[in-house]
Amino acid sequence: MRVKDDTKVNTIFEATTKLTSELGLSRLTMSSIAKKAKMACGTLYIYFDSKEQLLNELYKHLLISGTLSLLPSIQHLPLKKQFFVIWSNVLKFRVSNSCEVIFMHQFRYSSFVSEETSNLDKQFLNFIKDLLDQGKEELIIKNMDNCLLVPLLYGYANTLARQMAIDKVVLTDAIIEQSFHVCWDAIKS
Amino acid sequence: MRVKDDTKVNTIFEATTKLTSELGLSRLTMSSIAKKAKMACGTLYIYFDSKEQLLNELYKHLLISGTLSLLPSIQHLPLKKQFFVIWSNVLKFRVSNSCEVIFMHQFRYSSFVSEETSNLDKQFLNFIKDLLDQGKEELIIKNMDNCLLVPLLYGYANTLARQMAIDKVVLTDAIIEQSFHVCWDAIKS
Amino acid sequence: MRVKDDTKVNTIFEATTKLTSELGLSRLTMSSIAKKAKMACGTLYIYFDSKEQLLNELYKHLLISGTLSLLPSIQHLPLKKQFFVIWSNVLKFRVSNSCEVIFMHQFRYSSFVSEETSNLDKQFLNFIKDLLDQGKEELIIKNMDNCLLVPLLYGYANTLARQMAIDKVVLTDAIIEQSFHVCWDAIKS
Amino acid sequence: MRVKDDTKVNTIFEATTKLTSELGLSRLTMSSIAKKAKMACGTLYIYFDSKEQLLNELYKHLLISGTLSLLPSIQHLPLKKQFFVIWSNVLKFRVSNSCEVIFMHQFRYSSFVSEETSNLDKQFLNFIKDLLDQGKEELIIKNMDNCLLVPLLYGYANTLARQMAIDKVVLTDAIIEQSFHVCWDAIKS
DNA sequence: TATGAATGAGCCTTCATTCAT
DNA sequence: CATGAATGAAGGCTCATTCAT
Repeated sequence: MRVKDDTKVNTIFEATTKLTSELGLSRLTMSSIAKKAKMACGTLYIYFDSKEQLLNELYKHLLISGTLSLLPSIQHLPLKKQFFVIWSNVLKFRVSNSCEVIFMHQFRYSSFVSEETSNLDKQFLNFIKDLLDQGKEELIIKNMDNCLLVPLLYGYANTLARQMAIDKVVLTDAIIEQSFHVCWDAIKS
Repeated sequence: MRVKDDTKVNTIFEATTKLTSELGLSRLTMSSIAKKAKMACGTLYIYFDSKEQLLNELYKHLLISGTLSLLPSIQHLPLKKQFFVIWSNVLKFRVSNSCEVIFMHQFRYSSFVSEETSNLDKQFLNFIKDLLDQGKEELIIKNMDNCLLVPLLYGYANTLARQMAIDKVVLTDAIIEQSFHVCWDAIKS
Repeated sequence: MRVKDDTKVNTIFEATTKLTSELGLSRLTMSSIAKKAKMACGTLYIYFDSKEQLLNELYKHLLISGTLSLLPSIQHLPLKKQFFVIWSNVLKFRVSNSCEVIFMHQFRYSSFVSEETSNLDKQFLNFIKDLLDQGKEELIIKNMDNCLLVPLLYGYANTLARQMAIDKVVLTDAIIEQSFHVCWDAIKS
Repeated sequence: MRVKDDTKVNTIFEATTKLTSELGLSRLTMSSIAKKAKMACGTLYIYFDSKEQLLNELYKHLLISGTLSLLPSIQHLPLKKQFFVIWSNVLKFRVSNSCEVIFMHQFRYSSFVSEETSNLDKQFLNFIKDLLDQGKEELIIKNMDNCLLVPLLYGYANTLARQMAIDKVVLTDAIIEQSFHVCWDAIKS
């Protein structure tokens, strides 16, 4: 991906997420993206090597801007607070970016996912794992294998956000708090 | 006259699940299924009208045999016990049928899902919702909107089972109990 | 074509003409014929070697029973009378056998027509040509190359009959006489 | 950028008519057209939405250029003269475009004909009907239902042209005049 | 850099024919 | 004779990618 024109890349990204949420990943074609982005089919190949790369770049972009970017700034907070901030941010981002969430959801289990993207996904999971390990030491979190705890957080967040995107639910503080309450009860010691 | 062979549908189903878990749904072609099932391409169309129908029938078959079929038999049990039996069975089925789980996971969010299949999915969800409502009346379950509780159970089960399928984890009673414990803490009042 | 069961051959012929007039020759499949004739697909191949042969046999059967069979008996009549009888019979047969006419029409210009069938068609044309030649000698018919006269008779009969089959016109004596009048004026000296 | 080539449609049309006259409509495949036209299979779909559309467009093109286009310019001529001009032009066009005539003939009774094409066909027939009606008022044409007169003109023209195409007859003025003479005698009062 | 016409491998599906029963 | 499940070659069409302009 050449960084020749950032606006164009964004236009392509927006067209891709919108189309995916409208038609589904399986009906997403390069020419439909080009059409939606009001450019020629070949132009896409100036910015991306292939369809696979385009989708992976988009996923990475969304993962970083929607999740990973907010992790570093909260490491000084107490553990439960950290979880709450992450939970709250993840939920807020996802609900206010429903097209993006639908894209991420469809992409995550597709055959397009590259090794590299898969690793990026794990970065976030590792951050969560570290947090959980820390919580176990502080005797706050259930002393249980992470592979039993992580799927709960991950699966709940994804499923909840996706459902809310589909149902077009407006995210209130009450929903954030209640859902976090459920989460926390699940993992707390 | 060659008798219409009932095993053939099963052969097709097995070939389909195996191929999906090997290559992914997007690379699953009718001719690859035929090849894997050691029959001609056209034979598939004797048993199914289309690729879409084949996949939907397979999904329905797996959903019923893996989940729905055990629901009626447990309605006399106390609530928590019912949840445990369902949880335990869902997990057991999924872990011992990893190809099937991967297929179900990929299919569920694909563009192949028919209206009818979607409704069958909702049947199971409704059963869970009824159970939750009953629990709320008994003051055992958190008095919270079902749309906050269901995604937890649904998302956790799917994500956990998928992860275990990928990691080829052997399901022990300890894992079943621990994961159920997590679940129950999440939803209990 | 084995002559094992004449009833069956007729059943097959009827199914074929009906289906062709309902769906068109291009949608006529061997299995649809079998289904309509209430027999198995393979049974058709006991009576006919191939689809091509079936259709050619049917065409020949219709051509003979509807046209050629009545030619020999009228050779003693005066020329104009002969033309009238042929015209009248051709028209009557075709109008009261609209499915058959539609089949013949679609088949005649299809790629199924065999050499042999094509020759049979010419037999009828030759009979007409002989009649025309005779008429020219008697100075009754225009002294003109047959290749200019025959297409008129042939084209008019086919087109008229086909149109009447489509419009479901009831054939009256008046129509027979009027159309013959048109024909005769065209070719008479 | 490669400019969308207007000749390409003509190349496709020529390939299609040639192939149809060589192999018949039923053996006409999109890939055979592409091969004959020396382009890729997919290119056909840049210019036409489907095989059906391609064939209908070609038929319409031939009908308009070969028949309909000359109708408006002759309305000031006396009736018999109009008939002669039409007859003469139709014949000339058809004889010098034998592949096209064979295509039109095969296409006209195929299952590809769209509603729209069918209507275009009727336009020409209506023009002829109007001419006949006018002739009846002038007492020049037989006072007879059009559905008896039109099939003669239509059937004769098609059958004659097709036969001449097959026999590769060279069209002389004598043939035009003689065949018109036959026609006129048929319909004149 | 930008365009979009052109490419062609590959997909789903059909259907004439065969063959085991 | 009769059956109809099984076959597999081919057809229409799609779409990621290339390339001439």
